[in-house]
Parts: sequence; C-alpha cells; structure tokens
Amino acid sequence: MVNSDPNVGERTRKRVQEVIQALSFQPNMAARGLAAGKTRVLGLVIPVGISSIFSDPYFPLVIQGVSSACNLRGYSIMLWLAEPQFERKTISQIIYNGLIDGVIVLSMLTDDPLIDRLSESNLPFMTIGRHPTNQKINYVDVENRSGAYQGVSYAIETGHRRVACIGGPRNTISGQDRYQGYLEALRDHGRPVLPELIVEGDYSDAGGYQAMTRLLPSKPDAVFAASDAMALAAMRAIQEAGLRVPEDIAIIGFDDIPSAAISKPPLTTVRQPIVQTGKIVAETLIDRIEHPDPEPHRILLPVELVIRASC
Amino acid sequence: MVNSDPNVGERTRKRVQEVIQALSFQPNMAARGLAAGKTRVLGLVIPVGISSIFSDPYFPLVIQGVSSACNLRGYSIMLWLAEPQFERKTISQIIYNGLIDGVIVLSMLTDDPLIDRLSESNLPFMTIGRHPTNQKINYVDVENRSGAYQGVSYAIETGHRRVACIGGPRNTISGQDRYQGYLEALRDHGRPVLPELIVEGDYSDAGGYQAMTRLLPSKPDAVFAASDAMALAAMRAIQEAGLRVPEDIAIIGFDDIPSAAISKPPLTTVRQPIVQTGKIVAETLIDRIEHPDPEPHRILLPVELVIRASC
DNA sequence: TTGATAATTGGGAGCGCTCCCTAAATACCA
DNA sequence: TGGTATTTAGGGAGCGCTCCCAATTATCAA
Repeated sequence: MVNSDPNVGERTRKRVQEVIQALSFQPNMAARGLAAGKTRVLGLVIPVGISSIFSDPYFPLVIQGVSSACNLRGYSIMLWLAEPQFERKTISQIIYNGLIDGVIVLSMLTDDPLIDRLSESNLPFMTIGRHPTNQKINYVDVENRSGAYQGVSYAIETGHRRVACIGGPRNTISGQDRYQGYLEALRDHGRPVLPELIVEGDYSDAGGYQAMTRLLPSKPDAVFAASDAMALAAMRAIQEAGLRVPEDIAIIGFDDIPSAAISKPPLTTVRQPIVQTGKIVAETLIDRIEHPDPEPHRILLPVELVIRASC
Repeated sequence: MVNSDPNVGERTRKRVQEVIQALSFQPNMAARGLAAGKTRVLGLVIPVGISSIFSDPYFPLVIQGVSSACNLRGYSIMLWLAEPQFERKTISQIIYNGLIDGVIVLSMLTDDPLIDRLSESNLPFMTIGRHPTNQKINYVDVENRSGAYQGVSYAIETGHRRVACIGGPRNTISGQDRYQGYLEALRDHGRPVLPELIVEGDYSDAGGYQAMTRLLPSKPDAVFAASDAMALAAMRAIQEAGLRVPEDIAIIGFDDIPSAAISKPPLTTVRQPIVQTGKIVAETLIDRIEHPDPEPHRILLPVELVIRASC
C-alpha cells in the first residue's frame, strides 16, 4: 500500500514511507489509474475556433486558476485546444478514453456540440460560461448581464445620453448576456435603443478599433465595450479622430485586464474575477468527482464596476 | 488487436474495424499506457513564477503550436504551470510517474532546476529556449541575438545616434541574448555603450512604461525594446511626454504581436515565429520519442525585421 | 491462561490492454 | 497429392497498481 490506507499499522506506515523516500519511488499513474478507475486528471477543453480568441488574456488566466486549484488538490491537467476540425472525432474519442476523471469546458458558443455529447455521457463535467438552454448543466459564470447593466447605468447616470455598445460576438453566451445588460440598463433609465449606436465586435483589439470607427459618425457621447481589449482599441480610435476621452466620448470596458489600469486615461471597466473563475470551476468539479452529487451546481461570480477616468 | 497490427489478415482487420465502429469502442488509454509503456502524452511545463508572464500573449501562442502538432500526431498534452513553490516536489514527482512519454519545458530562466533533474533522467525532453551552458540539451529557440542585432542596426542605419535599450529580465536567457545583440550592433557600428541608455524591463506593459519614463531624461533618439508589450508601453510614455514617434524618438520592438500592427504609429519590430516554435518543438520531441536518437537537436528559428512606421 | 474479538498484514485476483509465442490455416512448389 | 514455407489467428503472460479477503498477530476480558 503506497497510499495511506486507513487500516495499516502506524509502525508499518512509517517504514513504508521511509522506503519510499529512500528509493524516491514514484507510483506509476497509468497503472494506478487502471486499477483504481480514477486518474486524478482533469481535462480542460478550450475552443480555438474563433481566431482571435487565444490572444485574449482571458484564457491564460483561466488556465492559471484551474491549474492552481488542481495543484492544491493533487490533480493534473490535460489540455485540449479544440480546433474546429477535430471536434467531431478526436475530442469525443479523447474524452471517453479513461485517462480523465472529469472535464472542464470553456464554453463560449451558444451551441457547442461537445456539451451535448458530454451530457449524454456519465463523465463529470462543468462548463465555464452558463448554458443558454440546458438547465441540468453545471457551470461557473460571472454576472455578465448585471455587470454590463452596472456599467451602462453608470454611463447614463453620469449624464451621457447617447451610450453606444460595442458588443461581443452574437454567437457567444457572454456576448449575448452583456448585450442584454446594455439593453436593460437603457430601458430602466427610459432611454431609447438606437440601432446606429450598436455594433457587434469580436472581443479583439482590431475588432474594437474597427467597430469604433463605424460608430464615430453616429456621434455617441459614451461607449460600452464588451471587452477591455475592444474598449482600449476604441479609445485609440477616438483619440486618433481628434476627440477626447472622457470629455467628448466616455468609455466603459469589461474585464479589467492589466493594461486597463495604465491606459491614458485609465479605463473605467467592469472587473470580472477570471483566475477565480478557473479556481472555482476546478474545485467544484473535483468535489463532484470525489463526492458524486446529482444536485446541479450553478455558480455566478460577482463582478465589480471599477471607476477610473475614462467615464 | 485494436491497432493496425502489420501481420493480421485483411479480412480480419476489416471486421475488427467494423465492430469498433458499431460499438463505438474506445480503447482505455491508461491500460494501453501500462501495457505498452507509452502513453502518447506529452508534458508541457510552463513556469509562472514571474508574475506578469502569463498575461503575455507569448504563452498561449506557444501552447497553440504545441497543441496543433500534437493533434496532428495523435498526442495529448498534459499541462503544468510550475508555480515556484511546487517545483521541488510536485514537478519531479509528476514527471516520473509514467503518464508521459516526453516533456517540453518552456525555459525562460538561466538556472532552472527542473532542467538539471530532467537531464539526469532518461525521459525525452526538449526546451523552448536554449540552455546557456549544457550543450547536450535539445532545444528550439529563435535567433534572439541576431534579431536584436538587426533591429538595433536598423535604428542606427536610419540615422539614430542615441539608441536606448529596454532589456528583458537579466535572469532570462532571451533577455540576455537580446541584450547581447544590442551590444554587438552598437559595437559593430562604432557606437559607445552608454549606461544611462540601458534599462532592465520585465517584458510587461507596465514595466515598459516605467522603463521609458526613466529613460526619457537621458534623451535617446531611438529605443529598442526587448518585447512588443514594452515597446508599445514605451510609445505611450513618449507620446504622453509630448514627444513624437518616430520623429523625436523611434521605437523598435520584438515579437510582432497582433497589436503591434495597429498601434499608432504601427510598430517596427522583430518578428519571431511563436506558434511555429511550439509546433517544431513538439514535432521534434515526438520524433525523438518514436525514433530514439542520441544526436543533439538544437534548432534556431529565424526572425525577421518588420519595418513599419515607428522607426 | 484461554478464548473471543479486534487490529493488522500478506496474498491473489483483476483492471484492459500489448506483446510474444505457438498452433492452425493457407499458399506454394515439386 | 504430399510436403515445406509462409501467413494468420488465438492464447497466455504481464505491465504496476488497487481492492478485497483470508490469515496472522495483537488485545483484552473472564
């Protein structure tokens, strides 16, 4: 017994430990996994279909959180970047191959076939990002809607009348949720929804710049961008057009990435706890693996409006 | 025989394939790993000790390259973010546990204890980033020295006389190599090395901004920054000080990250093939696992000076 | 001291696969 | 058609561990 078997003598246990030390013995995980039926490995699936997605600082931070929780609990991470062409075959193959005790899926898209496959299986899994329809899926997400609501409300309450929106991609859940928050804030403050002030972005720097360029002729006096990357790019576009931030156009972002604090002016933004999200999703999944429990776990992490100088 | 055993009848093979299809049978990788002594899993170790390191777009891109090569060759990736406090124990434990056929180590630091442990073992491994002393270690790296040399030479040849350097951290190999390139370019063009024009950065945005602020009083007319993140931040610092890029101070970066192309002015920088680096290191490692070969493999990938408007 | 009970230990089966060796089937040639 | 060479199929051992049960030893009360 290499492990701490509960009914093994104190003396024996000690001797075993000494021998382990002396030989610097490492149990073979493949054998252990085979015999015990559990490997202490978590799968982490990240879709990279959307081109810009991996240059976003979001993903590394999630990985960092997951990794940190796994280290603490003695788990390892198997990483798959799900390139679209592999989804059908490889992913499902890989997932059922007995190397993994559970899976975390970074679920951006509103319709991810992988999720359906997983819910049919009996492999424990959680998603980062809520599922739009299936109520039985366990997830961790941040309060995207409420965060956007807060940000846009703040813009309105600080006297801005034409608040534009650079949204996230429409086929992402977070993009939709943040857009909803924008809409609701407008409605609750009795403001009209003006189509010319709404542009779809792709969360990326380049996309934000382009979106702002298209927005400029409509003369917004504030912009809510669904990501900091886009917000910062929009700020650049505004300044290059000879306008001032926040005097001519105020900006509110979403994420609070490191560079948001040091832009000029510093970006007012909605902070989401990215590393924390990764940690919690991993912890919850490990809990569920070790103590199976049919109760759905749906966790919504709070966001926080960080007021700086851009609005 | 689930695999394509070379001496198995054509008819039988076909029948086996059909049955596999019909049952959508998935071989258990743990069992296969145990029996065959190989798991088709690669370890990827990334140190996250340096705080800012994971917000750098470099790492995701390397992962992407490694992942892409692994997908092609039917390998999976086991990811470890090596938090410093785990290095001694966990990392070496994990690496010898039989779950892995080989390891890729993203080796930034000039003295990484993990590398020494690995070279004592007989686990195939490669590093990304050359090793400063041990000649027997297989690595893939980019031409950091020559890239910096090209960039700095270009600055000098375009008429700049006081070329400053915002270097990478001194305890990183790439930081040293790029600094060497800077020095050599200065020397080969008969320019003096002025200590007041040399500042150590940490590759990060914030570090670059701070470094530039310190550099400003020394009145450089050009700056070579060892990363684009620093270069972009330096550009901001210069512009905020009321100076123009490139008229007052020219800037040359290193990396060619996406935002380098859309900054204002667009950044002249040394492009390094990051995804490619990941691909090649994974491919080479897999080759070495499948066809052991004591010959050292040291690969230096070329870089390319991308001339845009900042210099 | 003895018997009953509890704590501990050692041994064997088996996890699902690969590898190797032998037996059987088939092909080939005189 | 018989015999040999060759291909193909099948069976068994074993990879290194965990789990479970039987055997052993220690513990305690009468």
